[in-house]
Amino acid sequence: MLYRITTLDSLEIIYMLKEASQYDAKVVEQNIQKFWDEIDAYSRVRELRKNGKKFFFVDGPPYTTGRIHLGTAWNKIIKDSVLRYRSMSGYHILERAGWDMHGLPIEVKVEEVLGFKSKKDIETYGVGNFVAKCKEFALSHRDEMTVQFRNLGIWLNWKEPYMTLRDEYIEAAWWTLKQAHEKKLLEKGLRVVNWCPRCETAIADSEVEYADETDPSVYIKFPVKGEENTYIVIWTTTPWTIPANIAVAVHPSFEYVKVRVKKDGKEEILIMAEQLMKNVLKQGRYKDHEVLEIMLGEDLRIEYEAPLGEKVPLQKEFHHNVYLADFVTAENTGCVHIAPGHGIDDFELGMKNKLPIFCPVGPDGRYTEEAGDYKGMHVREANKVVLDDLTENGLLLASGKISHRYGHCWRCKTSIIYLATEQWFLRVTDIKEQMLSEIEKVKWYPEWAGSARFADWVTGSRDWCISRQRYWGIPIPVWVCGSCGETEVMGTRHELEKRSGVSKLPDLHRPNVDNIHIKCKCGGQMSRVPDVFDVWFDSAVASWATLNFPHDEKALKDWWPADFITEGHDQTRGWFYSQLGASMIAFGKAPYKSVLMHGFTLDTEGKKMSKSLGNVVSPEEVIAKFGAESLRLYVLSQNAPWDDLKFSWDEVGNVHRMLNILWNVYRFPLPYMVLDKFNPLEINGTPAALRLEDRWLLSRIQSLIKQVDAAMLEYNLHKATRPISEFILEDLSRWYIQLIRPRTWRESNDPDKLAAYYTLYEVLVTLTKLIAPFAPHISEEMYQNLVRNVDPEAPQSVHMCNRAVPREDFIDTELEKQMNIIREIVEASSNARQKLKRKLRWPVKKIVVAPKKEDVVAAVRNLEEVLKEQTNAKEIVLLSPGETWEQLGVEVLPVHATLGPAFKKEAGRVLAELKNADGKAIRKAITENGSFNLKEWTLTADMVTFKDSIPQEIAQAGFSTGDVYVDTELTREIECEGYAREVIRRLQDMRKELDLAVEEEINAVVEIKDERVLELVSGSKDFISGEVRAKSMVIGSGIEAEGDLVKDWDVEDVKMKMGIVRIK
RNA sequence: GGGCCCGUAGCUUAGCCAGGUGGAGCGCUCGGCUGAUAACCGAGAGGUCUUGCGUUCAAAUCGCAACGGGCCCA
Repeated sequence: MLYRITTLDSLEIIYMLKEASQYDAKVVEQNIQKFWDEIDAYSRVRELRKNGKKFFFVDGPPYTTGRIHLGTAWNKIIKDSVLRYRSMSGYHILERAGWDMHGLPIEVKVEEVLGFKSKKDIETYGVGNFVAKCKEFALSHRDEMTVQFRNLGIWLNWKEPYMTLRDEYIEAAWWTLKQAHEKKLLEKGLRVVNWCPRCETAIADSEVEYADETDPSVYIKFPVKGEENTYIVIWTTTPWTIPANIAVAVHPSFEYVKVRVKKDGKEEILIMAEQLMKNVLKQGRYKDHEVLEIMLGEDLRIEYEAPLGEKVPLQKEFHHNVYLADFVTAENTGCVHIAPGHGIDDFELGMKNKLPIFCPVGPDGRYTEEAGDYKGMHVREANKVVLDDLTENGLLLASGKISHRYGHCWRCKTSIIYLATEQWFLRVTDIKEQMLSEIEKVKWYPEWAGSARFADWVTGSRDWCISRQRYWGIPIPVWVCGSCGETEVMGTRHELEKRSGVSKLPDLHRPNVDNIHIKCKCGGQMSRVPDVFDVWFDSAVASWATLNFPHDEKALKDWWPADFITEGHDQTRGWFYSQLGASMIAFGKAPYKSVLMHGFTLDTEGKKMSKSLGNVVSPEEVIAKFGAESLRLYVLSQNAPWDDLKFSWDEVGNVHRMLNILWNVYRFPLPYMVLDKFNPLEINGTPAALRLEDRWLLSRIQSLIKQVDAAMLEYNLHKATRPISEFILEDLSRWYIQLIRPRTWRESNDPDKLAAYYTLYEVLVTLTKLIAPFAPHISEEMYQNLVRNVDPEAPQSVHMCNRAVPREDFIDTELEKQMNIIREIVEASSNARQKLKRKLRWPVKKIVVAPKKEDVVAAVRNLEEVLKEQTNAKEIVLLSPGETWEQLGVEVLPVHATLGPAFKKEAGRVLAELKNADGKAIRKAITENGSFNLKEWTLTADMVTFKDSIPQEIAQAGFSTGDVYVDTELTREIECEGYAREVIRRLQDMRKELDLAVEEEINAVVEIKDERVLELVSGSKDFISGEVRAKSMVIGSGIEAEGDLVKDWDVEDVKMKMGIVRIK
């Protein structure tokens, strides 16, 4: 990596700058990553800061599914940049890469590989074998993903990551559950849960994925008891739940009607919400109707018969009544079918009114014995059968289809059902208030992520169902006594071994812990609850599991809680929440002090990237095309972190272009510096010969450092990185490099040139440190050459350096302002030149600056040389603010509306005279007296307006605080120089074509037929020879141009022929 | 249906918190430069600031509503 040259005679290592080739991101990145590995840069950087202030970061663990996507890349890039910045700021950082490795997603993948269809297949295969496969899958995918992250230049502790499948990690989860048990926040209970009938397990709210689905939309009549032909009408999309119907809910303050209707000659009385009657009658195709009675929901006392009592005998034992509920909405019929075993609201209504929680469906999605005739049928097939049965009973009022959002299992995509089952819960609702007050103590970026979004989610959260009836997960460490029902929670492996007498467990997964029994106080035998944890509980304990708590209590004391975490906004309901919940249970406080919530990556249209839409862009594709550095800076600078990022190849390309320019800026001075054997170590202090433009650049970068620091304080990564790009493009490349070109091209080693070297060197080195957190590769590459190649004592890596700190002695805000004005004037003058098509290569006689403000005067005075050079002007004329340039004429414009009425018939003559009048004199008179005399007439101020008239050879352009006039009049001197520069430009072009080195000399012949131009050019022979390094030069008309390269040129319609010869 | 966020030139965006003549980059058109050169620079065209209503002397900016997009929830 180091550019060291070993000289043969001395065998000494000579440290010196080396030239650089063109920017190839892939080469740079691969070399740098290899270099880091070789010197173990990551570990050494952490070691270097071990006495610094502690900064604890917890990596939100990605799920080990195999490939990372753009969003995961963005997430890790933010983390890496923040941590690198903190590290360079002196912080002692603790962070371990994390991996989320348990749970259904992996089980489902492994089931796919093994061709399994149900839990029975797994049981037959053997739980132990299955778990081993899952483990293998998780570990191999972790390895693949690690490589992908490292290719992005992400520095996390990859050697000692925290993994949820490790025993230490499992113990952290166990310990946490024990806390919940001791604080009476763990409970077992009957609850309606989201259930996946394929995976045969409860799934968390957060595991439910909503997607459009077409379902039946049916209106059903429930026969009212004791009233002939009278029915209460309900609506449902899940006919399969009708066999479990227990009640109907109505809204207490809605009005309900009893209405007599007729269809096919038959009369019926229907009950429904008044405002929805029209809809229901239309659905049922009833023609006539007669409202018999209107009453409030709260007055509706009705008992009805089970609609499928014949098929489900158990139903005959229940009473079916109408109950009041606020959740009833004015949609469909206003009467809601209630099956407490199959709906969340239903369940709660059932509990409140002590209704039976009737759930005749088993874990496999098939009806149980309780469902009578339906026993054994899968609910998926039941909809049609139930509807047929209802039709037969004459209870189906209408039947159609509806497309709506419905929940699906997030992994296998099966439609979920709701089942009342026995599950284990964390009573999060009991500690909700404390959670909300903890949220306020956390610093959120942006602020609304906590105060609005997260607080809102926590407010609406329910108790957390943590049990899953699966295999690959952390076993729930709860043992229940078969005799007395007592429960005990094992907090550690040691505790389990001690209580059970079993030792040397191979690991803490199923099935190893399944058949361990514990003796109960009552003498009975305790067995483990067969469930595993919801996988969200795994990552919930990450902040202390990563510290090896409960085994390492000191680490917890030293580091916990986390100083910072950052994840996408989907984690509001996920990791932000699960961590807070678990931490409140375990320690009574939030596990993090600050949270940066970032956005999602979307496609160019602003749509989600998904495989089915085919719009997915992978990080690898981007790296292949532009390199990791471009991707890094793109995601950091494109958006505010919390906004969603619409991916755009063009914009990544722009970032790459910026990096290429940075590289060219870095590369540009190297050949000169190498040639001059420039050694920055030999410069002590600041050179006295600094020009104003040098001081300006040195000041600019200090201001830039301040800007970056201010932005990073608030994790505004976009506001940190954008000014850096702007500095590189505007200040460095487009301005400073252009300013110093003539100086670097100078032969001698004069102080003026050294000052430019010094400035550029100082700024580039500072810049490498400034951009290192965001662009770790290119900065390292530049650093290795600029610093390490000249100073073996310097830190070995740029990432071992201290953060760039602004040097107050370099700051000169006044100069920065003045330079901005000069740049504006230069721009205006090139604008003006363009109007008269005068190339920049041709000097102009003079440039007149007409300022509107005093500070322009100061700027022009101070930076006149810069202005002169950049505008290629022989002279700068500076006027006072408000002064009009005397060479401007004044044109008098008559105001017809006032002249006409004032002079009537004579107006025509007045106008004619005005045309020939002396504008300047008239304006002077008007300004001084308010009127003037023209022949026999007196004209007043309202009769004329004035306009500056610009002479033909003058070009004008404005800037924000003034005007610029460019005098393009050609003189002999200017033509001489103009043509000379045309010739130089073409000879340089030919040198380039011959691929000559900078210092190589040539002989040149220039043939010009035009006598006048020949004479002009001949006068500049010495000047031309010097510029193109010609040892001999012949300029003439009757000569033959010859050499290694001969070319014909057309210079402003003048034919020239040039030949050059390389001098060996 | 609810919560939060976003909507500015063909594209990507700054400005919004703290109201006062909307700035960039890309692309396009025209021009310039030429020892950073498979680069670079300038100019021009391009805007109902999603829409509507309101507050105000004044609204891209503040408020309300609608529409479109995202995340989360029902």
